[in-house]
Amino acid sequence: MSENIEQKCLSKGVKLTEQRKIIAKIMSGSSDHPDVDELYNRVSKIDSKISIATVYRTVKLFEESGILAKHEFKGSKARYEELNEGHHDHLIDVKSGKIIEFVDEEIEKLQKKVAEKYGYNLVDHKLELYGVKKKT
Amino acid sequence: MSENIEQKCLSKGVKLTEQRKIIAKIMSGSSDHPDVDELYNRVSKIDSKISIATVYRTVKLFEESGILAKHEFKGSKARYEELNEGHHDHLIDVKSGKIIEFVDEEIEKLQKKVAEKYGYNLVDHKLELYGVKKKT
DNA sequence: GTAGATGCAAAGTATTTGCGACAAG
DNA sequence: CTTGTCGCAAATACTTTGCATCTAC
Repeated sequence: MSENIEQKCLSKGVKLTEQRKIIAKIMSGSSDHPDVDELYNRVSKIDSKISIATVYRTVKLFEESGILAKHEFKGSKARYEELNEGHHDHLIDVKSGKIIEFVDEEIEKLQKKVAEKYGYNLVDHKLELYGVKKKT
Repeated sequence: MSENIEQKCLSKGVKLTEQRKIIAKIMSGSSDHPDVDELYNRVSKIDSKISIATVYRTVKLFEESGILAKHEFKGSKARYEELNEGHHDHLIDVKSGKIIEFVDEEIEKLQKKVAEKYGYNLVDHKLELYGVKKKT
């Protein structure tokens, strides 16, 4: 079982404020990669005094601490998700915006190989597939 | 030999103004994926009266016409490149911002396979590798 | 107690748009 | 001619920041 966000904050020395706890809880309970506005909406329902500036500051802090991942999918605002051990990539339904997470070890290996081929060590990568649902 | 941007405009019914010709020429001569500001700088040297609004309007129009590709690499502004037949992906040097274009048929095939696996037809995809140069 | 966090509103970026003048087809 | 484009400046969208106050540790 992996650490939750609050535990990660503690182990990384990130001060745990009331606002951060709320944001952490919302993100842990969201599997739909919300953008900042949406996150702010959800957070406001729990504490309406929280400001959007705090939400921006917090997602940035969490991202820099390796707690959240930021995604900038084609033509939309930045969206966030909780980061856990298992790395995965995204398949985006272009009609509905729905996101499917997937892992493909073979692609991962090939990416590394490509980087090596050009004399680079792969430090990060981004793979997004955009698709339309097949009629069955 | 593939069509140049001006020819593409004609065949797509895009009106060829003086400004668009200049922007087309600059993009054709740029292999470094400039952002709008940089493109505006280069364009201004040829015609200093051209406005940045026109540059924005033109890259958007060209993108929608399939003449240019827009890239939003991690944490930087949108950058553009001329679109030609050969599809390719990008390896970004995180230190210098330099971009290396590459093609890997095997990865392409696997991407399609992944989409199929989830019941989707792949309509687009984005693969970006971020690397640091290896010391030799 | 103190360093760091928050809320607010103001400032920054990047990009888009309304409008009257102008140019391409 | 007429429709679409241009330049300009104002508007928008998203994100960051200065500052006084407050809070976690």
